[in-house]
Amino acid sequence: MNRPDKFKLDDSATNPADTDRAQVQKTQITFDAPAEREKQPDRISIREVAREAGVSVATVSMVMNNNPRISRATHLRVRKMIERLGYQPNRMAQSLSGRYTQSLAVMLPPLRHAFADAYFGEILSGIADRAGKLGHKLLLEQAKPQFIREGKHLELFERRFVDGVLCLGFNEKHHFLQDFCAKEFPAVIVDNRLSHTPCDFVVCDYRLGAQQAMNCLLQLGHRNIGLIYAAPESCTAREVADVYLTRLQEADSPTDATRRHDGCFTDEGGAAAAEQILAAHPDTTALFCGNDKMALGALRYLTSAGKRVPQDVSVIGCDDIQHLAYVSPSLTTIHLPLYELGVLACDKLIERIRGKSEHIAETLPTHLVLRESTGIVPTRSAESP
Amino acid sequence: MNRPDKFKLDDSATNPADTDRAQVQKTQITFDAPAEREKQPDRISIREVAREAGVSVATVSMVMNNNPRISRATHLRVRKMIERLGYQPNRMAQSLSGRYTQSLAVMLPPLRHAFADAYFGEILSGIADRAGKLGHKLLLEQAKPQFIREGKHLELFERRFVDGVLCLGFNEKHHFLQDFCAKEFPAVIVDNRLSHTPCDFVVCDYRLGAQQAMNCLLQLGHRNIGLIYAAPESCTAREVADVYLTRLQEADSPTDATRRHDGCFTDEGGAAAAEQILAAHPDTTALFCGNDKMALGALRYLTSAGKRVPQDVSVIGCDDIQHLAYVSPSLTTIHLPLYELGVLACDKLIERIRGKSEHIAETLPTHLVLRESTGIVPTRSAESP
DNA sequence: TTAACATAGTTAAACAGTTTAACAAATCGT
DNA sequence: ACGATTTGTTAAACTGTTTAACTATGTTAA
Repeated sequence: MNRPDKFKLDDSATNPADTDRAQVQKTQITFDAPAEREKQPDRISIREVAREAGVSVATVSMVMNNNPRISRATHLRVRKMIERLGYQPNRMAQSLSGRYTQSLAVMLPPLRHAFADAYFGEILSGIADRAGKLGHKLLLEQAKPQFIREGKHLELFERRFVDGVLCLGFNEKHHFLQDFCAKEFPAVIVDNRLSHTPCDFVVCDYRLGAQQAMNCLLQLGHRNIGLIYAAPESCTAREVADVYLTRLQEADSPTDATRRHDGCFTDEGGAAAAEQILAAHPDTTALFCGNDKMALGALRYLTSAGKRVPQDVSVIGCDDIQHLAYVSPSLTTIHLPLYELGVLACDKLIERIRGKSEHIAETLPTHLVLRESTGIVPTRSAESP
Repeated sequence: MNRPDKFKLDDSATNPADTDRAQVQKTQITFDAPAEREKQPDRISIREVAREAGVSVATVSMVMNNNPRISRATHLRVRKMIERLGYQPNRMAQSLSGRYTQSLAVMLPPLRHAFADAYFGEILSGIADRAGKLGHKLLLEQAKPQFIREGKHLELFERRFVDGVLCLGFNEKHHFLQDFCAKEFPAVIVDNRLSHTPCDFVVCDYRLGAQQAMNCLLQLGHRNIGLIYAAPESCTAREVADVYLTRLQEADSPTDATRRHDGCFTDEGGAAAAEQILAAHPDTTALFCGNDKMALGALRYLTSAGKRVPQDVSVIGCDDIQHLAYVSPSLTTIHLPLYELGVLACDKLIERIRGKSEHIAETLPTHLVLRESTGIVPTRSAESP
């Protein structure tokens, strides 16, 4: 059948006027272009194979699935025919019949450049590799406000698009995450954790990462350390801030609130935050940044403000984005195992889908990558030019 | 049914030993954990709706699809029941029964950081927005060698995973593109064109872009212009090189082969290429780079080599990657309408899927974005310090 | 010898929709 | 008042695969 705008109808169905117009169109088309069902003779189904091999469709199905109920002889005979006809099972039919769709959704936040982000990209690489290896397809979704408002994130399960979803770049503020939890749909939050909901998650050890960063700076003699954070509502950001404050207190160092600033995870935000912190506290000798992009921004601001890195101010980032190893000065940073996190998230999600019921809560360790943007604290004499 | 490693079997079926071991496992599991089919009472189907509304399933289906054969009264009554029961059609059943899956695949090249690339990200944004609006889901695939070797790109169609595929970042060298063409599977090559195969494509007007870049440089007085290109086998790269050479010849300017160099689309490649060109031709006053990443690399090399940009050497890029507006000096570049290209590719692909048969060959115009990395050619006196 | 048991395969009923031929009822023209 | 047309609805036949239940055939064990 020729039904050219059927799915368009579905989309605009909320608007009655639209619907009516479309209905008229459809009627006309039905009259103008009479049904011309083109049989695709090339697409062969399990029935063809069964007929040609002289067995029942059930037997062919069992051969496809290596069911031991089928004798070696029959198995081979049917396999040969499958080969010859080039038969490949229709995945839609398999999914309809079976319990699983063998696909997962990846949800990204509604940022303008979510698909071009090195952080997401690295996690996604891990997910894609693993999912591919385990025979799962990947659906890409962006959690735009309208998408959530219309409940499309739940539709993903309710209409059986996917078996599970991986959520990247979300935090407590994103209430839709709880919907998955409430309906017991398999979902894993990647690189964050929700404090009041028992959602499944895999996360980098941000507490450890912050310790490593602070260790590094304190050992180099820094005491006046600024913090450029982002998404303060998220658990991981709170942990970083917590470690930052604790370590400063232990070192009898200043912890004024004006020494920390939100950098919104962006380059420009990082630059602006650095400016604010340096303006309020010219004695700052080191900046600890919540991600590499903000660190890059800070670096840019410092350079443009005539401060030398690391001679005047040290900068340490977090993420270990590939190409920041090559900027000048190259960035000291906390390496997050993002690829591995993606792999792990995928593994755990699939386990959960297959029926494992334990709560997923995995943490992966970070490590320090020492490069050029950090150095020993400037001596007091050199401090006032 | 509990069939935990069924799909694992599928994967490893090529290895007989593996298969045997798995068969044993499967048998054991079947015995150990007897079938425990949990009925999901919440999931309601079209049949429930029909029963509750006192009509046939056909009527409900027709209501869902706004078929005008159904009277206003029945339509409303059934809609109400659909609403009340929260019925949502199972997409797998729809796809099996209908002609379309309402999903598209996006194929990316097998680069390590394909998912984190600003160029792909921008196109992908356009695709995702458009596909979402038209009710299509997006499958993400990476064209790894093994993937192609196993024919998984054709499986995408043959097993009815998707209705069409969008190919990003490929060129003539990627022979699998022709497979789509040969089998008449709907596929659109995005931002490139194949010279000897009538594959569908949408592309930026690289010839125009190159004209704009060369105009800019020539008007600023530059005559000794280097070219950093990439993927010389691709049509678009050849067009750029062609325009570059033609314009230089018209201006009686040097066109030595050593004034152009492959930068592999990467930051580091761009830096290395710049170094090569400057070494061979210290008189070079401008570099035209095939993309922004290579331009950034060139910028970095020039700065590190003590050349000032744009006072000593001008640099012009191509792509107009967002955050390069903020580097210092900010990058003059050719803006490619990548988002719009994604939208267009999606539109055209869906038209093709719905039966339109004209060859797809669309070109979108580019424009110059003048920023700080280009300037007037240095005077001869200043040329030799 | 017969009941009990594997083995290897078949049948038919799911899965959840869409499509269409057929039919009944209402409207219309003569 | 009767046949023709229009309108609304339905039953049945698809889509392609899986699987529970069943059958036929040969082996053993009592």
